[in-house]
Amino acid sequence: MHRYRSHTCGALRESHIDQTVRVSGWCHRIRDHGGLLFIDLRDHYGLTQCVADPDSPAFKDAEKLRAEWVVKIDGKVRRRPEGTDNADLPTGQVEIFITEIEVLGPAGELPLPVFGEQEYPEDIRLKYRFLDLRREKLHQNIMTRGAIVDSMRKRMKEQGFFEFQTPILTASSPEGARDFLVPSRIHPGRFYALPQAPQQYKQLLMMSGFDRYFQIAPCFRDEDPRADRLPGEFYQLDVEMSFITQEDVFAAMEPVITGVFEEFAKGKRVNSVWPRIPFAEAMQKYGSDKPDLRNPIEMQDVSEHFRGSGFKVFARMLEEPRNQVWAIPGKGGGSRAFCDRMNSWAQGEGQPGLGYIMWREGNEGAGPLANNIGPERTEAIRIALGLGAGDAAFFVAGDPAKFVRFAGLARTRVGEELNLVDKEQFALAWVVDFPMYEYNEDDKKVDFSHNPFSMPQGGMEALVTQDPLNIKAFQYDITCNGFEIASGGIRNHRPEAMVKAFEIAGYGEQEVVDRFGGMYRAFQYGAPPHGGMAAGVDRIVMLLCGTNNLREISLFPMNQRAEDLLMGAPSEVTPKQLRELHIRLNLQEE
RNA sequence: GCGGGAGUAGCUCAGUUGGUUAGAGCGCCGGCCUGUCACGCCGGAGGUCGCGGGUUCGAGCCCCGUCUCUCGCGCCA
Repeated sequence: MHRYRSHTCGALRESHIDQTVRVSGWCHRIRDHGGLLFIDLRDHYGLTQCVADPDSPAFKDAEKLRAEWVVKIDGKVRRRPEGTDNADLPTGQVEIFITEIEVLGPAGELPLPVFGEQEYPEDIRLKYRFLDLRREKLHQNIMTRGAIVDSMRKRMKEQGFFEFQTPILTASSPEGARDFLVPSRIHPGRFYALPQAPQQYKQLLMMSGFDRYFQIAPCFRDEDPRADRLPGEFYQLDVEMSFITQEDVFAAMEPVITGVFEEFAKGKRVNSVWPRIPFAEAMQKYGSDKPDLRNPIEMQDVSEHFRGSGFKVFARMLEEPRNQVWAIPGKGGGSRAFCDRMNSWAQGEGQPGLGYIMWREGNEGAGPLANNIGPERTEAIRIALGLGAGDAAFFVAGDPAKFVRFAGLARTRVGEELNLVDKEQFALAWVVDFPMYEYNEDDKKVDFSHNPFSMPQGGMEALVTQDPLNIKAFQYDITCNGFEIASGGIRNHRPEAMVKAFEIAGYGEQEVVDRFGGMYRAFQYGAPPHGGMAAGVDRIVMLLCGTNNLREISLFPMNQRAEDLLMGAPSEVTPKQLRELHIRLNLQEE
């Protein structure tokens, strides 16, 4: 017999009855009836009920056990008495009659119960992550995560991609996110940086002729987190291909992502035909560059219906040419109570309010706006939005650049409140044609709006002849249920175009050489046209696990202040370590 | 860096208008219990009400500050 177990806690069935077995695991739940004692013994594989009564030589030992003690149990498998089967357990037809118990690892009183589905404070969960990870939901999520990554690898390889490992210690670049720095011992005063993404490496691999690259790549960014953005580090399914157009990237990646979603969707629908939504259209219709397409609401510019109307607030605003009025149609929202609720929600969001029109029986418009603009305009709006009796529309007015964010929130809110969002699906889509540049109001200059390595649509000619703010890039995202789950582009592989692109954003050629020297050099010696994308592994797992927080799918996440409460990172280091790294601390006094 | 929410027993929470000795469930300790699977019953221990200051005859509750957790904004080209 093996030292610790002959079977796992998920293995025993009726066919094992009368066998002498040995199992090891955690005491999940103990039910002590005095003359009869049950232990639900748990391991990674399942739960097995073990029983002792005073006839068992181990009865006295069994009475001493507590929750989460690790024990080895010897015993005999027997059928459960008539009527006491547990249909919820695969092992529920049998139990082990205990003959011997060995305590392998006792446990103190638990700061975090393993049993049950209750929610617990984040700091305790992180400090005692090993207990949290024993809990069923989180344990399952972690296993799902592994299976999803396996599936991604398999599907990428089937598409002819090969996995490469790029360096973790690399060079810092001042643009983009804040870098994590690693001081050099050999070179005083110099630092490595952890990669924000293997962007330059994967492009260099294309110039090295490897043709189809992928990697489940760790990425590091020293930026403050969000619920859908982990602090510090995260994983990407990083992809790059040579001799391709945007269409080829789409054709390669759609089946991979769709396939992964279908495999793990647990019955939710997944669309295999992906809409392609231009960035500008996404902003106008959905108020977001990562629209949740489960929500059927599409906003419309209804400025014409308010221009010169009796609703002076909007009419006056529209005298400024860049201002617009957008409508958010709300099917079934035509009640005073709902419209008032939306209005006070908007005020809570810092807005002056949220104008609305309701349509009553006979498609008669109601509410202050309707009264002010009159029946003809009200009817025109109703027809434009395709609404009818019992529906409502909400209106946002001003400079779209300023209100678009709020309009998107309001669209989401209306959809959620009116139950228009179909939760039983994953709605995947491409968002395409991102602008190459945007105007930075603070610095009064033109910035890259996304990836500076993207190919501008129209190439060098567009860079030279067009207003930079009108140039679109071969730059695209994948959106799913309101999350950006991937981002990519066709790269700018011509050195002169790259220099020009950076020049527009205010960088001289020497700066480009200094900061992206390796890539700039590679561009001089035969660079193939190439492009790719990177998908957020963590976000995809999060969606497929049905949670909305990345900590629920991560083994040992850091807290919001980027601390690992279990390992105690970041930590102070010894003076000797600092000396070797030529570092002297200069901390602010308390 | 800024804003919202939270912080009361080991854990989850309640705590009225500022007023007696701050409560419940789970867990823990002790007792009873031979078919439970959230076992049941009886009893017990367990509190710096995050911390500091203030107002008040009196503060878990009101005010100021501060810390922690979290959500969001900034940030993430």
